Amino acid sequence: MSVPIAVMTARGESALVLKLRQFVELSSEEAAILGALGTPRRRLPPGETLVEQGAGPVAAVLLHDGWAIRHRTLRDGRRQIIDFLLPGDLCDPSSFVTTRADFSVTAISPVTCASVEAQEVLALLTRSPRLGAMLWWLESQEEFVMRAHLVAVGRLSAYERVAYLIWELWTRLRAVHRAHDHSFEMQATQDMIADATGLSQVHVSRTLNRLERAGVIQRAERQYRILEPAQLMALAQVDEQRVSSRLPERIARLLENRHPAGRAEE
Amino acid sequence: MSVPIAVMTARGESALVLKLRQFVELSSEEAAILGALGTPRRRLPPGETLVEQGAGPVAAVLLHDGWAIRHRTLRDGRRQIIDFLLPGDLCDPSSFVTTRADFSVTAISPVTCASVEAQEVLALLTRSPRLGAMLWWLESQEEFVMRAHLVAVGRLSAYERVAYLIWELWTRLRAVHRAHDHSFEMQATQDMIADATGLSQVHVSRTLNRLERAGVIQRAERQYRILEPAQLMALAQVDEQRVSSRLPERIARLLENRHPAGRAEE
DNA sequence: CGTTAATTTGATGGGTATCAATTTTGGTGG
DNA sequence: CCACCAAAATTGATACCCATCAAATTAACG
Repeated sequence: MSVPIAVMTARGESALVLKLRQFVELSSEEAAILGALGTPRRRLPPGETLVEQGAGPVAAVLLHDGWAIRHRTLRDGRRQIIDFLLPGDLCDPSSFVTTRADFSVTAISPVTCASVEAQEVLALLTRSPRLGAMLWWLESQEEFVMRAHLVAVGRLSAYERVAYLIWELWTRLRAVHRAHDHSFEMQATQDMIADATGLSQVHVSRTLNRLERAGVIQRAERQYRILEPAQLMALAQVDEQRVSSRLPERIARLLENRHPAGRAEE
Repeated sequence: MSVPIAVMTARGESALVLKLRQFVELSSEEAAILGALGTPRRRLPPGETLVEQGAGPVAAVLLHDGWAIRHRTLRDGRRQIIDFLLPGDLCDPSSFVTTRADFSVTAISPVTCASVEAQEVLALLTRSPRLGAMLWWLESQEEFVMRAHLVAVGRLSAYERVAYLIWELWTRLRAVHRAHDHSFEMQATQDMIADATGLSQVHVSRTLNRLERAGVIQRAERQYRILEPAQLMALAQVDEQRVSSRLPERIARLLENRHPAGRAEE
């Protein structure tokens, strides 16, 4: 099985594959299968809706490149951004058990993305438990991020929350080679940062300026540069532990044994 | 295959089975397998830790009866409750891809619970895709709840947030027959409600009193009674849609076809 | 180079936190 | 069953973080 040309972006390897490699070794066959996931690709401009709150049934969204937000809007217009979707993110891999979305997904930069339908996910699951485990890992990463986000919104001060968000985005972008030199291109407006952190746009502006005056970060155009990673991490209240979230060897071995399928009866 | 005696609680059917039945029909064989999940059971008093933040590797926790909280504590003592675990909840079914927990789980009432180890989950997955889908559904429900929680903490006022939490607990308890007559037994102290909603305990007290004076709820001992469900829902900003989250027929049929296992090669 | 979106800055008010008692509740043992 | 004690909830006073309103300034984009 050869690797489809379309898998490669201008930047190199598929972001999904990059993301998964921090978790587990991929055989070239596995990389090929995962690289072929989410074709055909669509290119969409910022502002375009990928998933509409209330619509259904929904497919998972695989983001190859660009940024999107997953958000929910209340009747009176208040909005909460659930999370940012970055290259390599598979949004809601368990969408196949859902009848309608309780959130929207909107591109906030030009994106390359694709829908991953239920049968594609199920085919992967039955084909190889190891690939199935990778989808579960993607989902559990999504949850990990959401939990951290919830802690930030619920218990951190404005200053800490904004620091947290910058740290999170920076960390995730590095994993898919979208950050260089302690800096990355911020695609979110202050309005979006506000809706993600539960603050007002005005206060986000003040807070970013405060972080800059304190010498923690530096901004120019849309480039954010992290001057003091240690300080940022301390503010964000993160303990470095995500990096160590590799597939446990114990489990990897369990998954090797029963390669294509399991036993029928006990 | 006969149904193990231990599956039945004093209250009737296993809470997990009750919870799943709102989503999909269960054959008696499936109910038996799921009922046998999470044995042996342990009984633990309130305050006991089921999962320790930072420890690993971790097994999923199946709560048969009682309440627990999933929470994270910062170095300076601030705490955020991620969610409440109620009877029938399987906390972190994807724990088998994780090396260490980023949260703790603590009983807040006398509980009956069990650990579900990685191989148990994997065995279920390979045995029947349909049972696997149910685990995914449990996980996606967990995410659904967390998203709603995040929206509440990020964008609702204190008054609305507390209303939201009461509504959520009430709704989930009804699903597993732990609520009667528009009322339920609240196991969370105001301190916990505060840590779940991102408020202070003092303000939670004031807010509950305000809800009571407004005639929305009524409290006596630990019983919370919902006097105005419509008003509570409106405050909580929920659109009734979760009930409709049944396994789509389309998917159910896909899952029937490939019963015990899938094909090896395409 | 114009036009709109995004950001910055200032002034003011309000929703919650915090501090500090006091009262009530619930569990426990006599 | 009641007395006792610790935990939980209530109440009041004060302070402050952040929202809101309103303009002005800067950046982005065709």
